[in-house]
Amino acid sequence: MADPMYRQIADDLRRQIEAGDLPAGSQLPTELDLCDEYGASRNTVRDAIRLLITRGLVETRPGQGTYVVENIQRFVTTLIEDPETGRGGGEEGVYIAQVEAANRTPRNCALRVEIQQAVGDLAAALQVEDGTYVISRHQQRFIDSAPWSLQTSYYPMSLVNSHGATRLLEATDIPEGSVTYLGEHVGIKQTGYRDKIAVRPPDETEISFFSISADGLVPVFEVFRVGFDQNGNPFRLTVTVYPADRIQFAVNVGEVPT
Amino acid sequence: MADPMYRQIADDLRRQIEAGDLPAGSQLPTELDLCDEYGASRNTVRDAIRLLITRGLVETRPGQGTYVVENIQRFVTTLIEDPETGRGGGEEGVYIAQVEAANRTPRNCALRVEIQQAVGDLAAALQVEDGTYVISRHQQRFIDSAPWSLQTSYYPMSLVNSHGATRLLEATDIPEGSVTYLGEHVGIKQTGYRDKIAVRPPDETEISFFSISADGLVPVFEVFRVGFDQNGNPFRLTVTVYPADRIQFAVNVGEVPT
DNA sequence: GCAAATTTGTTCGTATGTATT
DNA sequence: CAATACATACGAACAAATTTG
Repeated sequence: MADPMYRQIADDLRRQIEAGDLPAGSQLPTELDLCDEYGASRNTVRDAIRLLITRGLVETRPGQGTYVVENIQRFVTTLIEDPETGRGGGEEGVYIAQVEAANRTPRNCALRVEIQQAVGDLAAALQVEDGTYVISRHQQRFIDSAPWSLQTSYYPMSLVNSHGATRLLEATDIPEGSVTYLGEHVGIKQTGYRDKIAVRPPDETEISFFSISADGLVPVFEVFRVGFDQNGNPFRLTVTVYPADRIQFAVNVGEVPT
Repeated sequence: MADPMYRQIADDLRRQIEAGDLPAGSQLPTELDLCDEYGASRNTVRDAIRLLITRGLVETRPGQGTYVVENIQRFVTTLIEDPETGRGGGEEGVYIAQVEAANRTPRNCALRVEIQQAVGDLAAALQVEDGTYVISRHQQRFIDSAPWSLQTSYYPMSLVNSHGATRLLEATDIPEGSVTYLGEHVGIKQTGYRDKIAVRPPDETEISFFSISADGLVPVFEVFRVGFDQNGNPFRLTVTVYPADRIQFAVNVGEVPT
């Protein structure tokens, strides 16, 4: 007995999918049919199917059946749009330009602005004391009315108190982008930034917003962007979360043809 | 009856974990204890635990019990080491420097060099006809004897036939890095590259090499790097796969303090 | 629109195998 | 070897979602 039976069944089905005997979009035999075919109980067949689900090969639709997943065309987000200016992708202006270029219509939901106390990683990223007040600006983004990303930017309150960046407190879009606003009106110029990209299982909010599997099988990308000003101090942390099954990141360095 | 029972049990346990009642590394009650506690059958309790596993909160050890996972310290790989030179992280020389800087010891396994025909995405990335022969150089990488990444680089055969880059065919390391070798001895200089980063479930080879859950619950990062020469033509495609639970990518743009 | 049939989802009980202590 | 704990597998029943007649 090398492999358990549910794994043998899963392997056999996987082979059929990869060989094209079960093409993308086609329906698998029903669970009861598979029971007959492999001489296994329904629970064992379901274990096999669950394995295929976690590997992203099939999906089940209650009342309908089990289907081979279609290949999702992953949308590409460029983290560095222009190596010359170093302007980052994912920010407001560039974000909209990218999306429209692909004949898609972006939409931003209402901003939610809050003031909270920075603790832990957030305080560390902004290099402020634990408990320092920060402004959080949270936004839901859609493409073609499909949920796309959850983004929250954090700014130290000192930008308002000491530098007069009062527009950060208003719950309205900053059309030119907050980085441009801070640079032109407040004298805080972003001279560099650092992105960190990780993957983790989704939480309840993300499962609900992105309409991904409630079993947490689809991970999410989490992009931390810390912006640094002309003095080398961090002045902004932006955390953006994307569903990992429908996105791809690109980084262009040097001369890259389009 | 809003939620099914196994989900209620999972939610309750998740709450205990997040509240710190079940700290990282601690053991959960055994399945039979949980059956008593919640008045559910063992199968239902196991369904609840499976949900926590897929969300990365707990892990089971046969014969021992179920434990709250320790937070993994994710190792950071920088995709752009130096914005001035634009030299990319993840390549041979830079890779070793990064690893040693963190007091870890890198190790490369024996190279495997093959000649194969490019089809589909591979041919498209290198901009060659389907069926063109390419050189593939495959390597397994370790850190502190722990599996770290699987990397395969593809080069068009024309680099050997027309440009005399014969060392690409030898199954030995190119210590200065193949990009440097091609630049200095063959006259193909890399003037830019494009990385694309995606996440997907692991295949059998990756599950075995990285020793990740056989259920495919831990996704893998897949980084495609296409290098372009001074004429804007692609001359190399490198595909690197990392386990997503122990890595994080960084991209530095502009002036970024260390 | 409704009822029946089909298909997957949830839950129980039970038994046996395998890994660890 | 024995005890403990998780892994696999079977059978059964009912619920919920969807399609079909």
